[in-house]
Amino acid sequence: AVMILRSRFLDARRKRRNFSKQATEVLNEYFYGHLSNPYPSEEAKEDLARQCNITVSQVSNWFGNKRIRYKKNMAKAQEEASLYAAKKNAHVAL
Amino acid sequence: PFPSGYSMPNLDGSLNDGAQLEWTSSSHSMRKKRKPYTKAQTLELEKEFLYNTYVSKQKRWELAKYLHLTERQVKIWFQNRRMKDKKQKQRAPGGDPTGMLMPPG
DNA sequence: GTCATTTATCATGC
DNA sequence: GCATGATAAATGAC
Repeated sequence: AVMILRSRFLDARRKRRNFSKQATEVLNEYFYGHLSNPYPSEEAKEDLARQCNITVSQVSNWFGNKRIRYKKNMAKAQEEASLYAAKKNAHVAL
Repeated sequence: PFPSGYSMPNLDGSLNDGAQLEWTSSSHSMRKKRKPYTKAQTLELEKEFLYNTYVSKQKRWELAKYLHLTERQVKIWFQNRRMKDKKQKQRAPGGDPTGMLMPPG
């Protein structure tokens, strides 16, 4: 019983909170902006962490999940990719 | 033939902007599927980790035999456990070493 | 050995 | 009911 309670407390950090819409937007822009190599450097992770107001570990978690889930369903992700690709091109067009 | 857990590399070249995206291809052919350990296994490993975060070859062999794991699994478990320990101490510098405090609320 | 990953699983949000 | 963030096995670079 004690162990169960302790494990509950240890996993308390696992209580999840969704990132803000702005944070997800920043992360997605970087991901689809670097789709050929979506592996941000340590410095880039720190920048993203500051912009999104999250930790570097959370940035790493996000990219890890994003990469595996992107290639798990490439077809579905194409829409999202096109969306951010268009957004990127829109900036260039200015 | 291929083992059950084998996943075929995705060689789909039909991407929108012509990029091949090498990183989407699974580099290693056969990867062992991740299998969570039982409560009893984790409990014994944690117990041993309290005494020494580094396990000797002899102790590693004993644990593997007793817990029905390979020596490689025991070795890797301690490696991952040390990384976990480091992260927890980074998160709370000078804080509680047990990492068992209640979250605020 | 460390350490950034991949992958499956877990726990929660909604 | 899945989407999403965090964690637990497992691999590989170095």
